[in-house]
Amino acid sequence: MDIFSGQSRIYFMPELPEVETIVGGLKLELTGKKVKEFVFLSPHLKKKQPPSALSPDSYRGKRIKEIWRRGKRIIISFDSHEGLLIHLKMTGQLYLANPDQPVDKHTHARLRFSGMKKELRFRDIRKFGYLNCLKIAEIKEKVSAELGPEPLEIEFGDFSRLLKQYGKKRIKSWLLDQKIIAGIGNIYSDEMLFRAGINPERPAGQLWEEEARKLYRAMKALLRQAIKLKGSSVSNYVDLFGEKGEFQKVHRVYGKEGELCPHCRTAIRRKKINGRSSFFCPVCQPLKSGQE
DNA sequence: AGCCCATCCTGTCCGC
DNA sequence: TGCGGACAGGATGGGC
Repeated sequence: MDIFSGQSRIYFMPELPEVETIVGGLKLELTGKKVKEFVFLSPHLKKKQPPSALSPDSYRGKRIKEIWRRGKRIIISFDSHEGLLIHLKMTGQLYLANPDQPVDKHTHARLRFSGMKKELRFRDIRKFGYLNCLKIAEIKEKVSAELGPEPLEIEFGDFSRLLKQYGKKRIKSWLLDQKIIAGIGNIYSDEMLFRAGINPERPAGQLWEEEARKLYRAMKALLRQAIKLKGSSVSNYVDLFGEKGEFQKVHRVYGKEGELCPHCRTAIRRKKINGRSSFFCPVCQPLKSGQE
């Protein structure tokens, strides 16, 4: 498939459901595989390694033990102390390719495995992403220090407590803050606020109990639905980036400035909130909650 | 505490 | 047709 055909101005911007789908594919394909060769193809990834990083050479002969996701990050552990910590940011991609398929200037790493025809590649047009070679213990530490709870695991009591704790933040930036809750990006935050009928500029701590519950439910339902749609729409994980297939089914406001709200037919508005564009319906998501 | 702005980077789009 | 500038955004870090 051609994921770069430019039908949409929005590239990939993987958030929790996309990363979950990618990880699902990686698990199926790569668990137990032994590294034959691991090389950086451009200086970019090397520059992004922290001082404690391991050399890519030290992965040779090591077997992949586990692959999982935490927030938007992908973690790969090996049968020794090595690990890989990957963040795709906006335009990063992981995909399998035949080694004879040419690499372009945006492909920054390749990973070959014994007895496996295809190789894993890391590609990233805007170079915001990273693939760090670190001890798995260090990755686990880093990730738990930097990320809040998983939105699909958090219970309402904790969700509610966090709303109060960071209550002065506007709810949109509250949702985007990975230290508060991990894995939600600009698209899904707008979509869940729309579903919950909450204006993105409302202070987090000022949501009424009923609104907090609505948001909590919308968050879980939307993320689960997105994961399910992605999981069912792809047979091969190479397909899983971008805006193809079922993804649009969960897209109601994001990127739809000027289009009509599916509930009330008012024009969807776009506004910068904390430097991020936010899309919302001014009628279904009023700035005043209607209870004051 | 939380907002604002700049930074990183490249491709795309708009106006002249 | 071509060029320059604005824009997009996840995360971080400095200033207020």
